[in-house]
This record gives sequence, C-alpha cells and structure tokens, in this order.
Amino acid sequence: MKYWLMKSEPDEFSIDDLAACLPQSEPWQGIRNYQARNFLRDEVKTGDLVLFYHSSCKVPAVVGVAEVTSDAYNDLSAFDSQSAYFDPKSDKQKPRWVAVDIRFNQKLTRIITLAQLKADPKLADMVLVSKGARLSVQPVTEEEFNYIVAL
DNA sequence: GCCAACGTTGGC
DNA sequence: GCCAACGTTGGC
Repeated sequence: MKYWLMKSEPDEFSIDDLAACLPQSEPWQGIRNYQARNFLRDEVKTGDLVLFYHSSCKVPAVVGVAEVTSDAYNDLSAFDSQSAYFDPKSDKQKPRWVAVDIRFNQKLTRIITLAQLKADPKLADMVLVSKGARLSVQPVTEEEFNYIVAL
C-alpha cells in the first residue's frame, strides 16, 4: 500500500464536499500535469491512503484522509467541451489523462497547516515542503503519513 | 533539440 | 494582487 498527498482548492472541492459524497466515492479528475498523471496512472492503486490538502486558500493545510477506491481510468472530462477540464488535444483513441476514485475516510481533528509542516524537522523531506512543489498528486512516506495523522 | 515567451500554481 | 518557480508551447 502506498501513501499520497492530493491538493484541492476548498472553493472548488473541499474535504466537506468529499464527506458529503458518502457512501459514494468521488472521481478525482482534472489532473493536467504529466508528472502527477504518471503517479496516478502507474502507482496509485485501490486501497492507497491519501492526505487531503487544501491549497490556494487562507490557511493551506492537510485537513483529512481519503482512500483510493479505484485504479486509474480514462479521464472523460478531457473530452467534454463543456467541462472546465476539457483538453482538445486529448485523443479519444489515445486518452492523455486519467482519474481515480477516492472516498472520504476521516477529517483530522486538528488541521495541520503548511506552516506547521514546514516548521517540523521530521517532515523536512516531504515533497510538499520541498522547493517548488506544485505537484497536485505527490507521494508521501508511510512514516510521514502516520506522523501527520497522529499530530 | 534548444530556448524564449507565455501560462499556471500557489504561498504570501 | 504579486511574483517566484515551475511547466508547456512553438519557432527555428
């Protein structure tokens, strides 16, 4: 089993929005970055756990945990000209982008802010706090995952 | 294949 | 809203 951190803008889709989907999972689509896509396609698997992170907001923070409930599948929103995620360059014969499903697992009782993560020497190697970490899907070690959830 | 211009992300 | 740090595009 692997561990991941996924970013979402709470104005677009927050941890509460994910919780409101229960008992259903929610398609995690719209990833339009190749490095993130490669993680989704090749390494994210059913049963993996995800730190849910709020970005581009007042207090950027890890706010909850989600579980991956599908392996990667073609992201159909890339073919929908009405979708904000429409990508005219993605060929239906050779889809460029993938999505996975995730399901709400828990909210952290206390959110762990980016400032806290940066200040914690135990998390100095986290991808999130490393230079220029704009990846919207990024790997987290088991140690980092358990440590953050326990905080 | 290089690289300049442009676009995006995301913290501050 | 600013801007640093990327990523992508497209001419050559």
